[in-house]
Amino acid sequence: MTQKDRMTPTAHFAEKLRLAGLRPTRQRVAIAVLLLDGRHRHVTADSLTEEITTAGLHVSGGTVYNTLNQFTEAGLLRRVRVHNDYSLFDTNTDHHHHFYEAENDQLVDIPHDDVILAQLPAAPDGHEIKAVDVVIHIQSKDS
Amino acid sequence: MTQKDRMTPTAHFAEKLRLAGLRPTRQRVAIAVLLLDGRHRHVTADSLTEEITTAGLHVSGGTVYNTLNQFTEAGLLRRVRVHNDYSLFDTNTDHHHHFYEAENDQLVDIPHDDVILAQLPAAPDGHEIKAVDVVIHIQSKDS
DNA sequence: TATCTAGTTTAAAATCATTCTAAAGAGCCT
DNA sequence: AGGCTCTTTAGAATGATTTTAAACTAGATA
Repeated sequence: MTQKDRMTPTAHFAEKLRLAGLRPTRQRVAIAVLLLDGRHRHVTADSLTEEITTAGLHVSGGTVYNTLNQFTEAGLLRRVRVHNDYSLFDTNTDHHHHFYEAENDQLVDIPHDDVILAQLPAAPDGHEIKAVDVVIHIQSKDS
Repeated sequence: MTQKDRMTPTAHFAEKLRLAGLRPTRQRVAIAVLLLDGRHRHVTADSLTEEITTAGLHVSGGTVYNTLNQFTEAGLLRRVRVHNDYSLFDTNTDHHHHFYEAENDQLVDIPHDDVILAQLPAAPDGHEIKAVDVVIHIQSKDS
């Protein structure tokens, strides 16, 4: 039996936040419980706020934005860039890519091995590669 | 000597717009002269407005946005998605990819052949691939 | 346990890119 | 020239996100 097994869910997420350098406040833990449970999904500030409300909780708008940014900064979430209408956050921080269908604003994960980048350019002088994002824009065949 | 050679620059761009299905208004031609001259660069609504002003012209803000959207729709420009602060437009509509340095908000073209996608996933049922965007996020080594 | 302090949260205002509006203007066909 | 439709315009509206300044709290210390 590991330490983790003995912890309450809340304590587990509080610990996770502490390890990420974030003070485990009531609001951050509540959001961690919702987003960092291992399920892979995509959320927006808006959809997350809805979830929080549905859970019978309340977190102010500013804090939802701050928390999403802090989690992303800490590597607990990943920001996906597909348009500039609003930000999307991916709970899957593993290296993977996306399909994006603009018509329905649908974002779909692409399994890791389904994209093979056989060759990448060297980063410009004095720079290093931080991440490689592949977005495959798709549309329904009859549109 | 081709027809194109005999045309004034303005007439040349007016023709280009007509072929793209856009009525060649004074504003659209002015913007085409600035953006569609074959030079490869990245502009924003803001930087374009500045260029227009520098050229001693005036085009209203709404029209700058409309024109950038229409040119993109018509395939004369390409929208590049790297963040969600504001839209970037690429005057190079050929298939190519980008380096993006967040720190200085710098976008740099990657030569066509420097990225090799050896394998792509099939589009989800009933869908087809419209475009593949590869963005390589970079940062300076000492940051 | 009471106290302290830096870090957080809050509601509301501010910001800012982009879109919308309704009226005035301009291609372009006849 | 006349007329019809598409465009442009300035300004208002929108909407996601950030900022503000005051109230609050986690966690360390006494």
